[in-house]
Amino acid sequence: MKHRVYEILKKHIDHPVVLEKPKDKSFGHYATPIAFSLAKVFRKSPIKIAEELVERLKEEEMFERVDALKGYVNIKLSRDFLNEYATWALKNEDEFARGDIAESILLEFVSANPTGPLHIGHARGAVWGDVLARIGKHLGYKIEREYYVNDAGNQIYLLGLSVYLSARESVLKLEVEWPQEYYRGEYIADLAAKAVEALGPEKFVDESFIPEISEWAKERMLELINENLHEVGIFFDHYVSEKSLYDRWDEVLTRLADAGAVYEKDGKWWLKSTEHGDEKDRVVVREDGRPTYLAGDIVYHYLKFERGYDRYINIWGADHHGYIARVKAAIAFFGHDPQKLEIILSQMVSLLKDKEPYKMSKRAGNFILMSDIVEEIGADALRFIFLTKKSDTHLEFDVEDLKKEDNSNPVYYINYAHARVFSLFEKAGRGRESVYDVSLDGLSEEAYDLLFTALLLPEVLEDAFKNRQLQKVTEYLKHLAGMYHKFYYDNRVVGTPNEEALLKLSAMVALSLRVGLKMLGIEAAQRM
RNA sequence: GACCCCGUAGCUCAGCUGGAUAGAGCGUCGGAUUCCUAAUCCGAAGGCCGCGCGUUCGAAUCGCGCCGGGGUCACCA
Repeated sequence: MKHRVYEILKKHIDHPVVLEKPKDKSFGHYATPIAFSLAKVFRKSPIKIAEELVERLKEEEMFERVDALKGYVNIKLSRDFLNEYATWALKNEDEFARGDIAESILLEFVSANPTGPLHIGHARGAVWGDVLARIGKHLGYKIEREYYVNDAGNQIYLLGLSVYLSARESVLKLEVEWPQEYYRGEYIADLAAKAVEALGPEKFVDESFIPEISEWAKERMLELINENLHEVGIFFDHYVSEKSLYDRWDEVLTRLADAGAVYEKDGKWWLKSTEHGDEKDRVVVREDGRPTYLAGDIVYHYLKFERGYDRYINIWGADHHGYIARVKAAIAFFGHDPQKLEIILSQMVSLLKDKEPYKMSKRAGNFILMSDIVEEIGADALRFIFLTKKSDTHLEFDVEDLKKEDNSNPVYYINYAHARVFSLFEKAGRGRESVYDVSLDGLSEEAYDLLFTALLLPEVLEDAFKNRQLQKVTEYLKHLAGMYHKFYYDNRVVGTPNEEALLKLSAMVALSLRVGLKMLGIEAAQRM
């Protein structure tokens, strides 16, 4: 709708137009303060300009009313337009709120180290990426989801060592000397027991078998992580192994050298990342010749860009923010546009339970498992809560609040509105299709407000996706559900002269709620 | 010290491409059920939008400077 209005305004105004929703709905559906900026250009009063614009816009069929008020131009869409749009949407549910943007995007997210199960912080990035991909796909983007598996390096050895020691201690009942650094937590003991079973006790006689144990444990962890993800409905198109990338390192290093991007100093190779805004140059090859973690990331992004997407989005934990400059620097050295890589940071999550704070630490093993929270509040509530706030701000929530079955639990609230519509159709003894072509003439102003709000879903999704602000979708759904609850309370539907029209309106509200929830990966309830 | 995020109602947070009277949920107090799901709805109380300066016709929103809170600053991954 907004696009249509915008196009019309552009026809009449040769100037960038800002279109917004008026504060007070009685002013109309859309408003523009354009006259204020035109006032300067034409050296006329904004009030006069607004009035002149109104005269021209009045002629447009799509508008029922165009008013000038204190310099604002307020626009109200015609009832015919809203009605026809609703009819079309109801008949084409799968097409509703779709877009036709043909851009391709490679979206990398989660990418948690395969050294333990996912915790609540990972869950946030996971949900965010998943929903971004769902909405993007709906809008027409070609989005592929990728998991970068950090399956190389010391941490994997540590995982193996931890399993090895745990097995010796708890299964083989040997005295064990724990080093300072190792992975703790119940999952290590579980893993150790299974490892002895799978690999045989003979692999635990001395440390020479640790690499083999590491490999085995890593695979198990990856399976576990995937189970965690599947539980909440998250799947990936690609997994890229960090280890496999180092085969290409020599080739990539040569390219960097050719581009003058690296130099040798103190027996190490450094990336001149300062040339592209980093605060200092970074080591990419150590003195002993082993490439650093950054080297892996450089190869990874080099290959990513070779794959030829229009845009690359990475969702990283906020603790990686210092990393952005180096990776972008490398991309620039390859002659690619670093702007094509966008990093979305996912900030910390603090969890409360009955107002008691939790602290999480993966090493210590007292972190909060994503799967525990899913078990406690369900995947839907978990998804929803992560989507109510921008990804790059801290989030705090109390799991007890999300277990409640009332207003304080937005998933319930929205589902309840959706279910009410279905129960109306049931009471009326009608199928949804029977009201699609019904005219909405004679409905109240409130009814049209509700209809208009229901039809806003497409622009909400677009706005949320383009600005990477998914909380706009949850806000919208709460708002729409609230409007419907009020409407339901105020208006009797079944058995009234307006039954058909009110059912059609309800069906449209349900459609937006359903499609909106689907974008969040939540299936709307038809009965509660 | 540098960089990132945050500071809006008692609490958790929306609102930030500048725009018309600053919003929601929870909590508090009061009300609505002979009627389609009261898992709902209505009302009230509650705000120097952290502070200051600047830009502007107009600032919660933009800029600069403070203050306060959180996070990150590996040749670990």
